[in-house]
Amino acid sequence: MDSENYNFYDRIFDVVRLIPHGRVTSYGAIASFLGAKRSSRMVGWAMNLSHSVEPFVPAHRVVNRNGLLTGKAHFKDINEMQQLLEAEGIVVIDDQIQNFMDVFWDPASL
DNA sequence: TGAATGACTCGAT
DNA sequence: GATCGAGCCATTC
Repeated sequence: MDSENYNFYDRIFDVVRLIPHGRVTSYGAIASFLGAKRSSRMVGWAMNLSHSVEPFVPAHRVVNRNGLLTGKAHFKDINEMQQLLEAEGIVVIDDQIQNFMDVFWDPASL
């Protein structure tokens, strides 16, 4: 548990918080932005910890590169993730984000 | 200590 | 074009 690892998760949370309202991004995009595109799974692991992290981390804005709500099952309510996305103007049908390319936000785009 | 798992991604068939 | 398998990194049992 080196402090470097802590920074890695902290950066993930920071990037997720930087996601604009009504936008979403992918695990790979975050991992790639942090220089560890191969560690996309670690991003998902970090999201699992995000429930205990403050300030609140909009993990619902993080989906796989396919625009599929793969992480909804980890939310308190599986419908909560979709509901939060729809509340931001994102259309979600059958756990699939519609117009994913349109709402996709790349952290490197800053 | 070794092996298995996971909110993923890419490449090959 | 769709489906299957292997790879990667960190955490957990």
